[in-house]
Amino acid sequence: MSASPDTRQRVRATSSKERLFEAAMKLLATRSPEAVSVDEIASAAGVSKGTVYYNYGSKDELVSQILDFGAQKLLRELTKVATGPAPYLVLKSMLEFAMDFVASYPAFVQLWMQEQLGADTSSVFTTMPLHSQVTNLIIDVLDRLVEIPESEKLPVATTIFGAALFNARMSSAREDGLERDQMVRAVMLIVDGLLATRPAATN
Amino acid sequence: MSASPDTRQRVRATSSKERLFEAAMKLLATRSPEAVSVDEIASAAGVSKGTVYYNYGSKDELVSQILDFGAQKLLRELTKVATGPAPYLVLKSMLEFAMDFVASYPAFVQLWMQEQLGADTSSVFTTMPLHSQVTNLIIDVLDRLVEIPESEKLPVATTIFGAALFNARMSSAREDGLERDQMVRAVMLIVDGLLATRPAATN
Amino acid sequence: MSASPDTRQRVRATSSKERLFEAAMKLLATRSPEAVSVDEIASAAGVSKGTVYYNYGSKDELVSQILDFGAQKLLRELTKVATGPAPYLVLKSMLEFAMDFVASYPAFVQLWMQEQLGADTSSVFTTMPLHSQVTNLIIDVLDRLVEIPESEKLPVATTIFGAALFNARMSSAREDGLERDQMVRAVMLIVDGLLATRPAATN
Amino acid sequence: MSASPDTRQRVRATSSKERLFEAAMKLLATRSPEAVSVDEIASAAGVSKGTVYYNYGSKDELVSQILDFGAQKLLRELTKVATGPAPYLVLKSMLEFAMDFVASYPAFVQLWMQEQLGADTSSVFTTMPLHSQVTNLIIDVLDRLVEIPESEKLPVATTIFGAALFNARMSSAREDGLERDQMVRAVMLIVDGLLATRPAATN
DNA sequence: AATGAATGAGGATTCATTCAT
DNA sequence: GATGAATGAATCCTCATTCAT
Repeated sequence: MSASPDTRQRVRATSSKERLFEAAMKLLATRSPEAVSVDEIASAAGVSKGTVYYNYGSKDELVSQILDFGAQKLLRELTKVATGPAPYLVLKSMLEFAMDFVASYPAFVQLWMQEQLGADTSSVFTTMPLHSQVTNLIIDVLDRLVEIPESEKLPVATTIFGAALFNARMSSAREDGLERDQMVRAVMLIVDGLLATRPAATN
Repeated sequence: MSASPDTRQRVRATSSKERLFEAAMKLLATRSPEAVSVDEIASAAGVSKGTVYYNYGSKDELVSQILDFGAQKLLRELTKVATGPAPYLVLKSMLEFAMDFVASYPAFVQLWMQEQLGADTSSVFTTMPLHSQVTNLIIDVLDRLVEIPESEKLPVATTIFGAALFNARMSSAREDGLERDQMVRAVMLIVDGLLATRPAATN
Repeated sequence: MSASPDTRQRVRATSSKERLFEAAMKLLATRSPEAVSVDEIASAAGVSKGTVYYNYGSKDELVSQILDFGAQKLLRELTKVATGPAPYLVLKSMLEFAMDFVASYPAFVQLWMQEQLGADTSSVFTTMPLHSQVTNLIIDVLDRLVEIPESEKLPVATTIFGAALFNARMSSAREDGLERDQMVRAVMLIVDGLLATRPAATN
Repeated sequence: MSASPDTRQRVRATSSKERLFEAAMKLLATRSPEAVSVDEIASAAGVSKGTVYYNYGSKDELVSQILDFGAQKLLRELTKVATGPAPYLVLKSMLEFAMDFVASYPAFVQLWMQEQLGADTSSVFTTMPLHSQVTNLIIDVLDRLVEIPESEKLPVATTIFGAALFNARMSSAREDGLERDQMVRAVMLIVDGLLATRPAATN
């Protein structure tokens, strides 16, 4: 009995589509989308240029699938972690996850930041932007830990988010990068600062 | 006594070279260099495309002059501020300056991050990279404030630097951005966290 | 039995690549490469400009393929002719071939002379330069005919080569050009001069 | 008594105009006019680009002045030499002069050949073209030496002219070039060939 | 499912030329 | 007599995209 075509399919290392996704991710890790050509992506994936169009329809579509995939994955996992019981440890876990995520999907931070800056905020926002969703998540956990004046919540959450992404991105780009746990501890100092200067949560 | 020709020179609104610099800065604030065309820069500056090449030789040169200018200015001012007497307030001033700087030179963070990622660290490094110079500055000030284990210094300084740049950049890109002082206070929480968990400096 | 697709391929008038080659050859016959634009070549070949780059990568590459093609063809044929038995007639045939060659590939002389002048002799010479290969060929044949002092061989061979190329090129450029056979006879006078003033070969 | 301004003028090494002429000559020796920029010429002459236009009005004008200057000089001198008494030696002298001329004005051959090829022969010819004037000169001298059928005169004269220019040009471009006298002797073989195969002139 | 050939719009750069000083 | 700044047309080249096979 020979292998069914179905099986053989699954055996073929990875599909063209996946290969392209990986290749694009790697290339977009250090360069802006405009600086990466479809040719380059295709040949890095070992397929022909036409295959990019066959699978993704356009360069922009490939790029935004990477962005969307990352955004969804980041949010999904972060939400999962955020439900844990001990808020301080939850925050730490969230940071750890974020660091690892950035290391695995290096293109993500780039693409996301670029998108943030280009922002035509005008668009009828269908979903809440990633940024808000993540800061909301952080705020929820912080609320379980300390009492913060409403006006400070967003800046603090944004700072935690930003420090995490920035550190992770910068260090993963250089072989002499900082250790993940060192970075996590440094960012957690923000929380330590809060704990030291604000009353504990009362709920 | 009439105005000297020297003075009249300076009066001519601004020179083509400066106009180009400003225009490029503005355009590069939200888009990568590859995504901004020379045509666009030239017409934003109100000069012909050829003038870009007359004054800067190439697009790359224009871009790197913006980067260099920013790096030097940032470092020079930060160094000046860092010499103040009260370390806690010094850090606050440094952050304030950094925030304002990013607001004035929005292209800078973009260009700098991009450059960090492209990193051909191989080059015979002539000057210490901006990143190291700034973190060294921060570490010096921190040392005057608290006692930190050697291994933690760099992660903490990097986090402060990163959080500042990231926040400043993100907020200055959106009209709904956070207030400068809110951001400064949020970042200063890192220092508060240190003060709460480490012994004070003993010098 | 119908024509194979292989055959049908070959039937399609001529491929873009070949059309470009021909067009470039024609245009380069009377103008330097710098004076012929890629646009011009493309439209003379009836293809789009992009096709030049798809097929040749750069203008320089197209030009040097023309040069290389010509050099190889010239040398190959000349070598073939040089093996004939009667040296005087061999020389005549070589000249006839050279004349016809120049008429068919008018761009060749231009490109080759230009290249000779630009000479970066520094390069690690991979093959013996065309010039030397041809003069060596001529010298071999002359040796079978007359006895020439070593020091005179190269000048004489060079003169034959040069006179042939120059005449052929000049005449093929003007409709009032000289007849091929007249030119051949004129150049052969060099050989006649040798025969009249040097002892016959003794081998 | 101080130097008069008039004198000082004459002292100034060479005028801008002459410097430009020399610089252009040198640069055009190995490259086509299209491949040499006005910038390059100006800076090789150590003057500003504007000065080219001040002195010559246009690049084309500068180039054709070089060509014209050379053509006139070559013809004038050659004519002078051609009037000598002994025809064989006259031809030799003409060749010697031509060789030296090409060595001194290396751009000339290039420019002239280019012009020959681009030839819109249609133009209402004001003066007889250089080529004809020179070959006529050669023919006159040859006539004093041997009897040549009318139809062979032009090919032979052209060959002498061509061989001379070509050899001179090629050798002056390379430091390993042939010696002038070797080249002259080689070209003179054409005359030897004539002498050996044609009756002497009878006039 | 995939590709190779071809395209044309756009982008960086060069360059002859003009002109005010 | 000479220059530096500026220009815009032309040039080389890149690249996302299309399409027949």
